[in-house]
Amino acid sequence: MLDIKFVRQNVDKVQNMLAMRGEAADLGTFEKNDNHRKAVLLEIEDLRHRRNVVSEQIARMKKNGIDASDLMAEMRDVGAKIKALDKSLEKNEDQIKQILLNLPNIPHSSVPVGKDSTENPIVKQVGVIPEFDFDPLPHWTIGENLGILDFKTASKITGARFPLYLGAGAKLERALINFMLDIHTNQHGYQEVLPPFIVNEESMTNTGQLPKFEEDLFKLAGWPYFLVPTAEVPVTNIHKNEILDEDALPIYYTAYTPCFRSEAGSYGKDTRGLIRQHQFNKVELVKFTHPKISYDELETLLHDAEVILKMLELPYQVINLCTGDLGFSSAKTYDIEVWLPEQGIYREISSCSNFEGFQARRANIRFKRKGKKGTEIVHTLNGSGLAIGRTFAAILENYQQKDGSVLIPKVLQSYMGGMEIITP
RNA sequence: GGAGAGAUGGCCGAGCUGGCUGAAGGCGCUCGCCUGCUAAGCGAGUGAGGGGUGAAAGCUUCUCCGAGGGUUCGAAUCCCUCUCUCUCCGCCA
Repeated sequence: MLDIKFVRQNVDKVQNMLAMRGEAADLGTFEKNDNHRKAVLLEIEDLRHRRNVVSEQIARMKKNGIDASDLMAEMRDVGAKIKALDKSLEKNEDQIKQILLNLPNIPHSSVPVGKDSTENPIVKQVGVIPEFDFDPLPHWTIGENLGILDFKTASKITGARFPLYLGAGAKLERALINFMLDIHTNQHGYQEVLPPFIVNEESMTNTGQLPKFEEDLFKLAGWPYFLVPTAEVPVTNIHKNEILDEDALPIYYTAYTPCFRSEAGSYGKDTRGLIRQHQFNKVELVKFTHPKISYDELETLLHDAEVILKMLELPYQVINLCTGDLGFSSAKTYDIEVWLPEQGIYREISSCSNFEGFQARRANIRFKRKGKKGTEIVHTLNGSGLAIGRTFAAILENYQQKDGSVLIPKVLQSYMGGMEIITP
């Protein structure tokens, strides 16, 4: 959510910035409602003031045995009037809130202007793309041949777009989770948390999934609860409605959770393999920082995610999402894309974003500056570190051998009980 | 599922026979003093959000004691609903 005061004072600016995102937001309704709100508020406050003063007077009169029934009668009317105005104010404020909740974040000045994903500049490319003296296979074929992936059985259990890992595959998935958590906690200073995998509407609203993107979520029948689409949601809400100590910042958390996404509207896309599933595992990085340093923190967040790919020796590139491709809540996002040899393209494996105060304002996460009164909104950031399923796919494809076996990256071997290769 | 207790400021904790209580007291924090250093001690200050006015400091006003509703001239205090936490019983991973 944008700061209402900022929007009020920069209507044109906000409108222009949103246009760069390809959003044709009409702020006319906002202005109209906002002006009306102010007028009503003034009137209500006036009446309330009068009621407060007179009530005190009544108390004094009664104490002295003076009859106050005239004033009491008058205040009865004032009370009714306040109640009526309050109702109208409430409706008014609801409308304003709805408008604000549906406005996306404003892109940071360092975000390139562009219309869509074809205009995202490449920041860097890292690692050596493997050469094969045979035609590399897609990861689902490799996995099925090795007996470590079985989508057919998964669809029997549930339906399309669910994975079933078996044997060394299940173990490799678990190894990746443990490896990533270990690196982030031991080397990058994150605190490990294991949050609920089901969250309420308020938490979803705070991080920006609601109210606009409900169709992307799985909702529990009969409950106002949702399955988490990313650990970002539960972890960011750890500090909802809190005033943090300035000294406590920055706060780093890392969390493993499964992620559940409806993938509405992606029919026909990535129909095979692990790339687009309704359920996948992910290790997430979340930061709460002082506004002054949040862009430095974005760079280190990106670094922390990159380390994982480097250690796994997977080639990747980093792109800077342009204004037209930026997520709803984000002010700036780097995507890390891993090399998939069979398709010969880079695919997103991590998304590292600075939300500035957009989520923190919704979630009411503030901090207090030492020696200063008042509070300020913290900045929140998060990034995948990394998506496990896609990492699994990348390992299978990049480490595949001519005979159909797959080598296990060196850093994972100790997590696999010393296993160096997966053979049929 | 059954029975009970509770939810107050950054934290702990009074108030809950309705009326200068936005809230005692303590801790913490900030500033000052004091003391070889540290600790202790002394003094002062210290909730959040919004509106009006002002260049600003400030002044002024409204709201907020889990959430929502009700009673009343007036509610942290009374009534109703909901949520959450805790204790006991039952059941169960």
